Amino acid sequence: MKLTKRGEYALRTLIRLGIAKRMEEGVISVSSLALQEKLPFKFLEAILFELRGAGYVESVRGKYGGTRLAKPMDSIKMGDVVRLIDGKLAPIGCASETEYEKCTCPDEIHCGLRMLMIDVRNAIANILDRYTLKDVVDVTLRKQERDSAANPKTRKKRAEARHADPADGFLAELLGSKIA
Amino acid sequence: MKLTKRGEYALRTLIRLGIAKRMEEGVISVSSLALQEKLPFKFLEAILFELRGAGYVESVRGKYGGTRLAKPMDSIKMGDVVRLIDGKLAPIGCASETEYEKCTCPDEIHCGLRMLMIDVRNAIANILDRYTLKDVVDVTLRKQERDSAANPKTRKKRAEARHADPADGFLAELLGSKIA
DNA sequence: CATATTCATACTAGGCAAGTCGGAATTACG
DNA sequence: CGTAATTCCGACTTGCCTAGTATGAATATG
Repeated sequence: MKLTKRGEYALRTLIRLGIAKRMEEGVISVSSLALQEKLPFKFLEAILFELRGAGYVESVRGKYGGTRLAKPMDSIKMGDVVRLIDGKLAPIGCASETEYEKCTCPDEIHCGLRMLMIDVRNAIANILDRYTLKDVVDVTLRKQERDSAANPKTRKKRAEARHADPADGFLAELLGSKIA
Repeated sequence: MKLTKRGEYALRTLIRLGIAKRMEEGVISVSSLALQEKLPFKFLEAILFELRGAGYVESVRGKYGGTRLAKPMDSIKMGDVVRLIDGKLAPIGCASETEYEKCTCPDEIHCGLRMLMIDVRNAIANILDRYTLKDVVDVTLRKQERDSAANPKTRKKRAEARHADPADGFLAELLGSKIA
């Protein structure tokens, strides 16, 4: 169930470029991006090349050149980026909506594994296809601001017992604010 | 976001063994399992070896030997089997609850990608760690029975337009019955 | 022209997925 | 006992994919 490094770097970079757009930073060179995000320069260059081919980013060549987002952030669905770089969201082919492939099992319609994986696929898609780069950038900036504003003493972490606490997730930050 | 063939085969085989237990079929040989599930014999043998090592199945050696489940089905969480064979559920290490690893990003706490992936991870775990082999076997058998009982003419599929329709999933079958 | 940058392709090292092979050990049956 | 069926178990193969690197051309600034 994993995202490749290529996919991870692509998404991190798009988020970074989204923040840049908010800040009106203009284009950013590959070397700056690589440095800031601590990514291998040449590898990132190749990834940006691919993102450019797909129309997500555009670049300015020559000295003082660089890369920026090429489309409105709310038109970039996270799921589509993952599909571009890493392929289908579904754990197995026979549970994929966009890249279905028949599996070897004797009766696909009554295959328990397929039924289960259809739900897993939809659980993933319900997040990645629902939210856009805009949502992620908004939430990222909001969390950054809130945490830098708060008194560092009062927001002491509870020992960071969990690593995947839903309270630390995207949805908590997104929906938490809608309630408030 | 994919499950390996090894993982797929392991789960399919466990489901098959779960059905066998329900039917009181006793042990099943690797060759039978391979034939029925259309899996490569030697590969399946290796997978069963691993499942046995982890205590999920037990085997009877010699002629007329074979494999059966070694534990109660409701004690076998689907997520744990996936973890055994394929590793963590989370798409990236920094969003894993069980196999966390630090990532290279400058500020993990405020990393938008990590926030998002925490939710993806939890969406997956909410299914795979909630439901057990028992649930999957129950649902599989129920769907099989219902579809073989129904009049084949009335349950004509609507052209199978989608491949990951939630209505064809595990949860629909499971929860659909609870309502009825 | 020097320098900074993207564009584009080709290449590589290593790992891992998906299997296969071969034989030893175990058990049932005649 | 001998043979057939079966699991056990490590070693091996094959090929693709991941995660990069290398090299140089093209482009723009000053």
